[in-house]
Amino acid sequence: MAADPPRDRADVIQDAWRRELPGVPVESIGVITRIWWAAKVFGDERRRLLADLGVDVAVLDLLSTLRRSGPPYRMSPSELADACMVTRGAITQRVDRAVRAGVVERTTVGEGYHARAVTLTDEGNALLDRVVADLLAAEDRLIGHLAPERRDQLADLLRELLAGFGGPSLTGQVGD
Amino acid sequence: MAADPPRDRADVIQDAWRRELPGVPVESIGVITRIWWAAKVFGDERRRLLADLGVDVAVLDLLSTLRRSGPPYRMSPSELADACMVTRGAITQRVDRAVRAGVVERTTVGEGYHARAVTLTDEGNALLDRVVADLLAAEDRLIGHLAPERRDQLADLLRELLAGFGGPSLTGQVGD
DNA sequence: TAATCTGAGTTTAGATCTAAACTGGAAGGA
DNA sequence: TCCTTCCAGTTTAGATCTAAACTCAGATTA
Repeated sequence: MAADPPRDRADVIQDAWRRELPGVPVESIGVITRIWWAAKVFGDERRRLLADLGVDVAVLDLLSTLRRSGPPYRMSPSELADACMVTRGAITQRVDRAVRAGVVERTTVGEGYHARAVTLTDEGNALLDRVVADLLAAEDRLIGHLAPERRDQLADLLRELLAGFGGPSLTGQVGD
Repeated sequence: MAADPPRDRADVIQDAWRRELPGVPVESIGVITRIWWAAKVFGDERRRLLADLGVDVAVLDLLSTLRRSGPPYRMSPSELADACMVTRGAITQRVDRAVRAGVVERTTVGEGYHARAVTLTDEGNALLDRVVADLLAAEDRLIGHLAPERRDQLADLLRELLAGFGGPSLTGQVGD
């Protein structure tokens, strides 16, 4: 077995609640609080890096989602909302910004009112080519202190955790 | 060894980027994207539960931080900003709301301009007694599908992950 | 055909955050 | 003493989100 890891702030928070609210189960803090912290670190880091490159995180999320869908890099606003896990209203606003930036176009698929779609422009694709590789490399470095084996263990445990939520709410993501 | 877990959406995203950007390291997605998703699930769940109880998440974060500091449940705005990991400006606004709700008071420690502090009122303490136990119980259920041993493994890996960030930025948290 | 329903997308109001400007007392030096 | 610097806290402007209201075309039903 590995040596006991040094205690961290989450352990302190657990102890504080044990003291303030005796009898209440505090074990979830060890997982949930740490996940929040990690998410905040990743988010701050990504925002900082993209700000240096002059890119808006939310718009990059939109572009990435389109790109990952593969050619012809086109999705409806509703699909984007599901995949990005934000409301349709938020997608409307993101698309507005992205259109102003010239990285997507509002297009149609077939005929009629309900045929609206959003398509990546060549500039959008070029932006992704420029930015995503750097982003992934930076994030790889960010977790580089974890041995590959530990990283895999962590990924597997997180997959198990998420699978248990099972929600159809998890239809897509902010993810890369 | 355990059987291969079923592939999830993060695996799909990894594959999509492997296809769209060959040669770019995509392994970090397995950790980072899943942590974001989990954080979003926890955050949404907490917001929903607290909304039902008529409580503002950000203000509860403030109150919790004060409570965990132990008697006399008093901290300066700067300490709160560090502990809650938001800017001082955000703390000013949170305290404004909390004062309006009657759950904290602006007090002073000793004399002078720089002696400003924020203190939990009896109502604030009572609110925490009412709410936090329910919250922790709900969050315990939320990750209840993970066996205790797996949960400990996850907590340990997350501690290791966070320890590697090492930042003084991690002075406190949103946490419970 | 006409009225109504449905559902996607947009708009709007309001919440909350950050970053940067501002405020005002405290501390230090001439 | 007076001036300057410093620093905590507040204020403000702007960004982005959500929730709910709204819009509009297609589908359904009589």
